[in-house]
Amino acid sequence: MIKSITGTKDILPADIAKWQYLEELLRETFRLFNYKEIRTPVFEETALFIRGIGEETDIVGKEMYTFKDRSETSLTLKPEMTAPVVRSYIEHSLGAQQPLTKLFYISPMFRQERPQAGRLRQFNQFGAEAIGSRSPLLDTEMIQLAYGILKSLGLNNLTVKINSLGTPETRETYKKLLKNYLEDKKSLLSEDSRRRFDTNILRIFDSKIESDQTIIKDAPKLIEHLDDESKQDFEVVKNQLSKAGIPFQIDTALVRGLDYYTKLTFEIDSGSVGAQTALCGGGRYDLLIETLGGKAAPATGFAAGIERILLACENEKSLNIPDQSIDVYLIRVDSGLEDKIAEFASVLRTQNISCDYDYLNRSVKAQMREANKMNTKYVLFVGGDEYKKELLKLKDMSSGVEEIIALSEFNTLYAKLK
RNA sequence: GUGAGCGUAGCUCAGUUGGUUAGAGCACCAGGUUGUGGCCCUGGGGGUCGUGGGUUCAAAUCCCAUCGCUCACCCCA
Repeated sequence: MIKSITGTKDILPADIAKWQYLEELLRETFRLFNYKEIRTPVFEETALFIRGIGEETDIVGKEMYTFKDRSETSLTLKPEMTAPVVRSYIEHSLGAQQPLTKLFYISPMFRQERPQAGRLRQFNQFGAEAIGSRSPLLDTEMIQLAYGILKSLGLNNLTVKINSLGTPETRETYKKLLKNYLEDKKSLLSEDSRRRFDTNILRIFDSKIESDQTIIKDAPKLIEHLDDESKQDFEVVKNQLSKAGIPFQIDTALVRGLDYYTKLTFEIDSGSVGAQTALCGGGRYDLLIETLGGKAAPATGFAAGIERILLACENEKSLNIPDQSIDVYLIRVDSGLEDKIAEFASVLRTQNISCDYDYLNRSVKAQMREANKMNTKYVLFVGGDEYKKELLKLKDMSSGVEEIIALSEFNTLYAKLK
């Protein structure tokens, strides 16, 4: 038997209702905040991600689905959406048409990792990007958007974490400071952290190894060495979040594994998904547009994992979405009326009444069981003595009440069945 | 890439120290005096016990290999 690829999942009809519910909620929320949807191809030139995300990141280093097409171009299935959105923004000069561009997306992403709870190789993210303003109000807006959506889904076990990485300049001077501090302790660090010492020193804060943590505990904190602008912006975000009633904590270790972040970074964690707690992450990336060859523009954004969110909803039992059912099921009381039933069904459908009937020549009892199983509101009996007298019988499935309808008054059904 | 656990019916699982035609519940199908559902009752279909090899008179059960799934590490959504 051919099975789906490791780390990929079918979304079956039984589960589709909550996906559609979530997608509707997203479109409505983004409309309220005036974000326009963008859709980009699933694959891009590999160079886009290497330059955008950063060569030293785990994503680029070991997680990308990269392959060559027949013309030997190296392509990569998108592992995240910010780089493609920025590529599109630059390619189509979206910034020339308006000074601020607010975009959202819902799209599959691909990363070749070992699957576990809340982690797949093909997974879906939604997210937003606002390009063209350095206002910290937009950073706050990202958190409000994401947090609001999660709360709307009934999620409770949430933690909002924020941090500021400062401007590139302050980050560079801080890195020197940190390097000085760690220089003589370097030999005490773990192998990973020693490697990071040279490649991406900030990530040492991410280390979960205890000995690393004790060393890093007393290191100078980036947040205490911010430039004035970053400091002020961070204050604005904190104030706005408080005013919006969004609880948050400052996490100075929140560095994030993508190179493009500057100033504010944030993450929303859930305690309801297993070891992979991050439902959502984002932050400001004031350098990326220029890095990818566009005219320098400040920007901020976030991405959220749909499977993780739905998993959290599942575990918190926060969503209660009824299955879709049809308005009416047509029941063939005696054989020979198949064509007539099909005709009735098409008439009802043109009237926007959803209906179905039995195609398997089953007994009336079996048809009734079927109707009951699909939780239909009404059944319409076609056949028997009534039909000979040009009458139909309509039954309300929840009350069990039946009524007779004259064939000549078939159109009175339309209002009744809706 | 590393580690641990698990693969028996569509699903959730039983299966005793290896021993007859491998079971249950749910789901599915058909009936319960031929025109109606939910509850209940009766019956039925469905399994090369993940796959391949080995040990044995005999393997779902023991051994080896292999594939897959799950969870965790790493990192991230």
